[in-house]
Amino acid sequence: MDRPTGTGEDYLRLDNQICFSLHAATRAFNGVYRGALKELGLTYPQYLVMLVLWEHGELPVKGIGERLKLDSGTLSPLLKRLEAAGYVERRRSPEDERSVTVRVTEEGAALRRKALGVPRAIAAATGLELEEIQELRDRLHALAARLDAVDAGALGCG
Amino acid sequence: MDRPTGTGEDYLRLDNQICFSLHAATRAFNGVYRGALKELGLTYPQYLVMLVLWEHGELPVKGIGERLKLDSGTLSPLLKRLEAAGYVERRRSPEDERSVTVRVTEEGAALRRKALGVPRAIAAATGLELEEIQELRDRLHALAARLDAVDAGALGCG
DNA sequence: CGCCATTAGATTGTGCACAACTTAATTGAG
DNA sequence: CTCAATTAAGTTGTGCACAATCTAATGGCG
Repeated sequence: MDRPTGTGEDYLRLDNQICFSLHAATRAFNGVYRGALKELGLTYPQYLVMLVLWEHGELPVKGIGERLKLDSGTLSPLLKRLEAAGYVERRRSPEDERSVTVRVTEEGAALRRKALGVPRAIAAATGLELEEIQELRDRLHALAARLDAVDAGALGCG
Repeated sequence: MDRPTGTGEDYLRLDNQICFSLHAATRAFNGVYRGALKELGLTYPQYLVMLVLWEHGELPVKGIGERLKLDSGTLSPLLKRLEAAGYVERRRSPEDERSVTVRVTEEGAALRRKALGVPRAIAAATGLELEEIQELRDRLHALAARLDAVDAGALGCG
């Protein structure tokens, strides 16, 4: 192999690790959630949507998208599946016919009670103390914010 | 709203944050990589596959899957696309006709040289020092390992 | 040798992420 | 008021992740 130069090879190795670790951690989380959410009949992204809806009661599609950073191309079919499952209702807003309001149904509210046990199981699965989880969360949040800014703003230098 | 009990509500909020932060950070990374890899004609998962192939020269599909924790359902079509792009070759192993060996082509090797600049750009985009990146990577690695173990082993207590 | 369990890949089907485009409603400038 | 720009959802197409299933090759055992 070429001798590491400090300009390419070792950076490449390092980057490999951080991005792959993130990728792997996300998929590992997905796997654990998949098991925990199976009996609720939710996928992990559906669970995220239900979390914001449980918190806010009802939101326009756009509002859900802003909170989860997802666009209509992802949300429209996902919400249809949640509606088909009976957990949410969608209806055009009377004030603005362009907007669709998503509301938790009674069945969706009942699901919330069943979901209350999930987070504790997940937290236990991580094997981390609350403080560690919080710290990691804060770092990831800051990292995502930074990356989003760079992505949108086309790379400010340093 | 129900008063937080310490058993459900606040855990739920916390878990929301950690899992969502991870989710959001991964997608933010994907977005930045998407931009950086566009001129190479690679997606981010394709880039990961090329990284392990650049490192090992040639590997069976199974070997790639072990390193990236991906199964044939994901890798088969992805490798076909990489082959169609001319970056890899696939051929049945003569010793074991069940196995398919994936090898980097000359064009794939040339791509590597073009890819050398990518990691530095990504590292810069994170706005983190190398030490911070390493620490975060280690934590995520440990977290993923823990979650994978729990997932496979169906939840040991504690 | 003949047969079955195992193994490696490929295939199929579902769901998510995202880009690009379409449709319909709303807003705003002239 | 009229028409162009904007906005909110939805639709389409590509690619990844993963479960389930299938095919073909291998290996082990009687």
